[in-house]
Amino acid sequence: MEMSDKDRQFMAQKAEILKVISHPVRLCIVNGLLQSPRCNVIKIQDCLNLPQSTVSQHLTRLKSAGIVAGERNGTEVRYRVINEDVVKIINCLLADLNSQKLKEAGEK
Amino acid sequence: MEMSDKDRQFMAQKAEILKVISHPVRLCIVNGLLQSPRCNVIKIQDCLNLPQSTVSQHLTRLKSAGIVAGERNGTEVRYRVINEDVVKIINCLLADLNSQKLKEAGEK
DNA sequence: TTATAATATCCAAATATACAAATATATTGA
DNA sequence: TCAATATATTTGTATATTTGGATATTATAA
Repeated sequence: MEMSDKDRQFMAQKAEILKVISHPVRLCIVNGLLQSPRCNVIKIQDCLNLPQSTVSQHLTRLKSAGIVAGERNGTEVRYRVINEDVVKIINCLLADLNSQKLKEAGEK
Repeated sequence: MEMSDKDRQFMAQKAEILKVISHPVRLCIVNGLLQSPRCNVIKIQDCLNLPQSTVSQHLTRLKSAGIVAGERNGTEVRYRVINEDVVKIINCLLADLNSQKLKEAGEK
């Protein structure tokens, strides 16, 4: 049984979302934004220790895929995750990591 | 707050899994294997309508990432999904598509 | 042993991606 | 208006990925 064009297109869209979050830096950005929403770019840079242009380019990629959205506040732009599929994926993929981090933070 | 090397490594591993399933053909293969387990390569080829070498190479990629495993049965090899993260991701990403397909099948 | 079927591997060409330095833009405050 | 800050875009280079034809391998059956 062949796949329909519609199904193929649906799969291609979902694959595109996966592709965009499948880069280590972008995965970190998205997870970071879910843990502490409305970060600005500088905070993200500090966290990842990467050149500004590199971070900005990854954010642009995430933005144009409809995964994050930015909101200007004066000179800074704060980002947040706006894609529900991505929220779900991060939750099941990184649940262990994040709950462990929470526990560690509580112990201090 | 900087990330630890261990966290970075963890993220890189998860990102790698995402990258491998983020190709439309590979996403179709994995979803197909979850819907009808133990397909052989020919069935997958027919379903996707692609040259044999292309399908085989995608399967190799999935295999070496630990996402699927193949079992020989005579001349044919049957594949199945062996990665739990991937099962979870497909379930939340493609739940709509698959449940709709089930409904359609029931109506015929 | 030979023919056939199913699958895997090799290869080259086309295409896409990642990176960071340099530069541009936008916003605010002096 | 000018300087400073935060962010975005451009650009060149290096690297990785995808593709499918050709070829190799593996297993079975005659």
